[in-house]
Amino acid sequence: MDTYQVDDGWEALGDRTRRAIIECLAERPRAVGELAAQLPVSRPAVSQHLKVLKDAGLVIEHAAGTRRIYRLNPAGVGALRDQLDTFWNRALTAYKGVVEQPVEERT
Amino acid sequence: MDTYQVDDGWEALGDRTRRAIIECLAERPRAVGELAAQLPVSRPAVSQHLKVLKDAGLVIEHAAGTRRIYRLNPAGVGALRDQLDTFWNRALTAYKGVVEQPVEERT
DNA sequence: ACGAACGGTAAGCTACTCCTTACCATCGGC
DNA sequence: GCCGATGGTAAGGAGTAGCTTACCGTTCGT
Repeated sequence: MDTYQVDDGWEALGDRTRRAIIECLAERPRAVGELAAQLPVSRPAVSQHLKVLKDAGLVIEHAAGTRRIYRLNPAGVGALRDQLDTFWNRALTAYKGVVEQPVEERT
Repeated sequence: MDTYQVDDGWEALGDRTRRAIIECLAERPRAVGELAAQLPVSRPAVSQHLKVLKDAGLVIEHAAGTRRIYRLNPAGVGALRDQLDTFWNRALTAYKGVVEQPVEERT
């Protein structure tokens, strides 16, 4: 159940519309049409994005009558979180070694 | 010191080559040529990717002789981590709610 | 001061991503 | 059995992202 390609997860989140979908689903599970109603793209576009997100393991869908309810998949999101956590910790470690000079954060 | 567009961060990580760069930099800071030597793309390509990563606030560079050393920027990576954390927590919460209550409630 | 190392930028091409419209399949209510 | 609602899929096109080669500026060593 972890077997998702984490890479796919990152690529899935690389798209702005898909991130918007993720944010919507973070609030609560929703049907496809409901998502499309709140996004600036057509319903088929949402369908396509949902397919990508599902393949990446970031969302789960289940049928409910004629509708399909999508919601976030904690496992998938958690996998990305863990990987980012690793980068973050290593960055902090490396940062410590160089702290002696006042880094100009931006530009 | 933050004020990075988090969206830019996600889009930056959406590319496979850039993620490879991030992974390299997570190990230790490196120069441009050094990165290019370990990647399947040319040095100019690496330069372009580094520019994107820098604009997104994910890496910091400083000159060292004729070389430019790049390293991860904990602040930028941390910002993404926080946002992903939020999604993750909400996903867990929503998951709980669904398990306890039938989903028919809200559409 | 000259040459070599290092790296950023310009220009151009290929390929892919994302969107739209049109169509079809499925489910539920009457 | 029909009809409306819902949503997945196909086909096609516009825009852009990423790579390469070529070129130029800067810095260090001698």
